[in-house]
Amino acid sequence: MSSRKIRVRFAPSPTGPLHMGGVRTALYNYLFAKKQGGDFILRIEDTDQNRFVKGAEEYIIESLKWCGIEPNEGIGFGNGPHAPYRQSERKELYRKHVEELIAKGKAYYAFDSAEDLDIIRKQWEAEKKTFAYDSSTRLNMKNSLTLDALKVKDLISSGASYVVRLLVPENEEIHVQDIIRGEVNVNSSLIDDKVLFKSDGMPTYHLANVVDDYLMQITHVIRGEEWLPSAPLHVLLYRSFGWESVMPQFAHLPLLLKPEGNGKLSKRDGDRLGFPVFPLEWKDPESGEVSSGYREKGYYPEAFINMLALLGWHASGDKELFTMEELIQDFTLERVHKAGAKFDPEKAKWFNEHYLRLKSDKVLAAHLKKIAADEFGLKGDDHRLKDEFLLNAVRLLKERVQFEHEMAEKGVYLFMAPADYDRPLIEKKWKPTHGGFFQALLNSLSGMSGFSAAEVESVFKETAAAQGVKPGEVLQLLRVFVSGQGGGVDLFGMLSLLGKEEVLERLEKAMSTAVSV
RNA sequence: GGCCCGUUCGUCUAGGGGUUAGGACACGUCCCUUUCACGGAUGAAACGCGGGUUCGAUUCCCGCACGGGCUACCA
Repeated sequence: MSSRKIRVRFAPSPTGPLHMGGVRTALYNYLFAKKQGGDFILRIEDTDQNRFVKGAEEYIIESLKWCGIEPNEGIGFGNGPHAPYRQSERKELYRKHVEELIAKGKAYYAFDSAEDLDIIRKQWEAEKKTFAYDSSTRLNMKNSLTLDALKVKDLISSGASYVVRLLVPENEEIHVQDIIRGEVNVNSSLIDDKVLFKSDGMPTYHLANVVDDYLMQITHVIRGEEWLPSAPLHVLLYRSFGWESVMPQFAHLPLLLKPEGNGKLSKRDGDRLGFPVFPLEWKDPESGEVSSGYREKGYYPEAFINMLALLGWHASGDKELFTMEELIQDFTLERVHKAGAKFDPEKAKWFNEHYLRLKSDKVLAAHLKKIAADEFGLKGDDHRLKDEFLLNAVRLLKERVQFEHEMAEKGVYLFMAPADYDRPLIEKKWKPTHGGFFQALLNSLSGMSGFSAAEVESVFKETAAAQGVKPGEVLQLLRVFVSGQGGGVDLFGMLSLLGKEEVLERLEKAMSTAVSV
């Protein structure tokens, strides 16, 4: 075997927005391929026309782009040698292959209608048995095994609706070698005669998946654990086609679980859990319902990716912060954990905080400028939209936010005078004797020529000393008078940024409205 | 129900026959800071249960329990 070039695929079906579990599967495929210098392809598995959702395909492509997980072949990323990459456009291929299987006696036509099967299932259920279309029942059904050849030909040419089923051999041990889980053994008698080809002329996932992986020379199938139960069936299919020697290796990833409660994370979880499950915001074309996305919530793609990478995988050391390049370097399937992972929204925030700190003040200032314009309505040549002001504001705020938009929430008072004050705090701290101090402070501040943080601080202290007031007594009052709040950015840095005029104005206003001297 | 997979602090995980069972997030305390945050230090916090195997099991094996997945002409 194998001097074959590594080729992996991410094969979502466009039934809605891709959720974070899907993104992680794409990521692991991508990391694995890049590490080995292989190819990563995007294939759209749209064989179920009933579940097609408009915009889903575009959503998948945009999500991968935002995350920096770029396929080198496939829909949306330039076609490669195996186009088309949309299964609905490969119909004839599957028909051809399924006919080959029938000719080899590995598959057969079945004419039982969905309604017939439904009735049988219900009957069995009533007897507390589970019906399976398999070696024990197939000879009682309406198919090319029980009908004579002429009749079959007749039915087909008369346009009767039919499906094609795999003729699963009886009592054969099937071994699936999984990179993450080791060997999984299943007896073929437990597998039913799965439908390979539907009556609407489309293949099922099982057929399309195997045919395409073979045709596209996929070497490794890396997918979610929900596929593990059907992996033996896929092995059987490779065997039936005679492709076992080039069968891809399997790696079934642990599932992403809901943070609280049980079950795998699903698209339906939407925002119910208080955090996004989708990379990008999604508006359902039918209901108009909007689900939030990591991007719109202010997460950086690098934080999102880093967080996702560590959900089910861990490097050999204690390192937790990885760039995409570093992930590619360190990633191995062998180090993927076996158990499902609940993810912690708090840790996701921490990752974002980390990446925010890494941004330059300049980049952050540009975003803050936009926020100031959009949210505070500043415009034109307002000095607060100037680089110098913005850069200083960023320096004051950077260490205390996890998201860029928090700079607006935590820094309002840098841009706007307080509309009101933390009254309870003032009542607690204020003593009538402080009136003299603040009058004196007003005086000495207005006499200043420079207004640096250090200068303001020493003037503040000198004034306090001269008035016989302990700085600590009036410090927080000063803060509330200027910002309205009892906590926040570095006080003297804030005063310096605001500038003399603004500070005096705010102080005077506070003295006349917030306290009775 | 049947089949398959899994189980280390609250969460993500490292580890693996003999360890003080390690790290990160979150949480507590302290230091720094005349605020808050950052930073630093520190603390509490885990091998599901029962049998084996073994001088010794959290680690290997078997049961059980629990959790999850699959069980469609869905992927």
